[in-house]
Amino acid sequence: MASAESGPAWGPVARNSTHELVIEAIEDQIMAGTLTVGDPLPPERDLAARLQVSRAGVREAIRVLESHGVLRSSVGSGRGAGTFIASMPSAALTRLLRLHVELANFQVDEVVEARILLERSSAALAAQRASAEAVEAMRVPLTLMDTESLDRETFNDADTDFHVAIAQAGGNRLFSNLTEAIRASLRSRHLEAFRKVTDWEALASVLRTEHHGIHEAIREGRADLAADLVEAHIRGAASALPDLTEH
Amino acid sequence: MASAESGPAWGPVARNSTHELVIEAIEDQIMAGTLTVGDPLPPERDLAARLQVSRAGVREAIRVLESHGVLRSSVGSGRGAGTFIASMPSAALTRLLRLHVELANFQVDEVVEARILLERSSAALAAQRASAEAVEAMRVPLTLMDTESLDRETFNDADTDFHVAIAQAGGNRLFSNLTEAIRASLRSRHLEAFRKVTDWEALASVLRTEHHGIHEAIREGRADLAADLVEAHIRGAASALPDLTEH
DNA sequence: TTCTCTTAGTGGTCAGACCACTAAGAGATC
DNA sequence: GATCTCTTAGTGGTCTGACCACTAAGAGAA
Repeated sequence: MASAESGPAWGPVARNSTHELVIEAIEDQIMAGTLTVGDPLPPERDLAARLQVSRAGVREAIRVLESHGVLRSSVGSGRGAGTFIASMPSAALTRLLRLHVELANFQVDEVVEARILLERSSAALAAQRASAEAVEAMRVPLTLMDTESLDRETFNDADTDFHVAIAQAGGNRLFSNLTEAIRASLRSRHLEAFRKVTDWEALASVLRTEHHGIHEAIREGRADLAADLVEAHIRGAASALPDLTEH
Repeated sequence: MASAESGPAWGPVARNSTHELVIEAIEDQIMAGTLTVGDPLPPERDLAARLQVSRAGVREAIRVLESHGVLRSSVGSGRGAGTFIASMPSAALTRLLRLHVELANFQVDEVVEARILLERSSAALAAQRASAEAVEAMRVPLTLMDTESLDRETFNDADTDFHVAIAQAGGNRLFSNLTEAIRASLRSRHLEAFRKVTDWEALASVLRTEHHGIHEAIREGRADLAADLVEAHIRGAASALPDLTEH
């Protein structure tokens, strides 16, 4: 970033390919505020003509931005047809994390530590400012998990829903989106680890109790307690599932 | 996620387009461990033929994964030519954050809060386990910022380098990549806010002092102090730059 | 007024061509 | 035999033009 050298200072000349130029053109409009959420892009053919590139180049750019949750395309004609500025960061974050966890770029431990940071804060925030509806929303997955002899996959997904509900109650959308992405990116590992547990009912019982404790702390507005309980819960689960780091 | 309804249970049938099928095919290989970092993909034409799709569809998929930092393509022939599995999450994270901050999907405050969480932990980790070289690496941007009458852009970039160096010293790659992405995604806002500051030298002086304090705490292994100093530093800077949330 | 059907416009997909670049290998030269 | 030069094959990069599938608007009939 910072260059302290003296001399010619040959700045890197952005050697961009066609589709990157198109991406830049679209990003520039977004950065300038000319395009905001919901606005339509010109039809692919028009955009290609205006930018003097082929339609294929435009499509590659659209695909990239689409995968980042920034664009949304629909076929057809009239009202809802065409490509629009969207904002769905969650799926993009999930794919990014999942792939890079798999490529061992991020260790599972590292991701779990990030999860603890985020969910501690979210729990504390939720305790401070969660609305009654938000607290009620947490109760749905909570009671689902109380179901007798629930299969492990459904339990895991309800578990995820509970933690995501807390993050959403906290109000910080970056926190909640990251929380969701982390859970989703570790889902297959979680399921596998759950499957390998011998005394499942014992583990489920512990998790249930801890969940109710967290919920109660949030309901009563005890921020520090909620944060500590969440951390203990995550660390406990991680150590009860040693297979988490394998695959 | 969790569905408690009974009845037909119409599972969502992944209605995928061609390029998504190709993405899945590649992702599956990665998830299965058949493809790991450094491995080559078949040539685009071969892959298209094997998957029974057009080359355009394959290219769109490659472009998406490339933008996620998972693939890397080079033209030519022989050794280094072709498309390879890579792992460069940083640029992808940055683009993702930058765009979604711009689209007001994430508020600047929310991002700053995330930054505080991450950098608190990184500073504490760095204080506990940073190597001598890592501590030395922080010193480079630190001394650069001590330069008299440094222009604000260079100062900002050195500032970024310093904080990223701390995050890297902490050892958690998810933390450091997120830290880098957050700084990069807010860069233009930072520069604009810096430009609007009237008494620049006064602000720079405060930042310099705080940076040295943080560096010293890390060097001396005082984890809690380092974390607190970092948080105070970020909050102080944010309140000294009220224009940060505008654009 | 209501319904039905055509039609234009959109993204989705494909086939085929050519270009730019790179490294390996054939060949010439010393 | 060693070295250099040039051809060549294989790769991604780009473009063109075509056709398909789908949708809503609009023309036309009832």
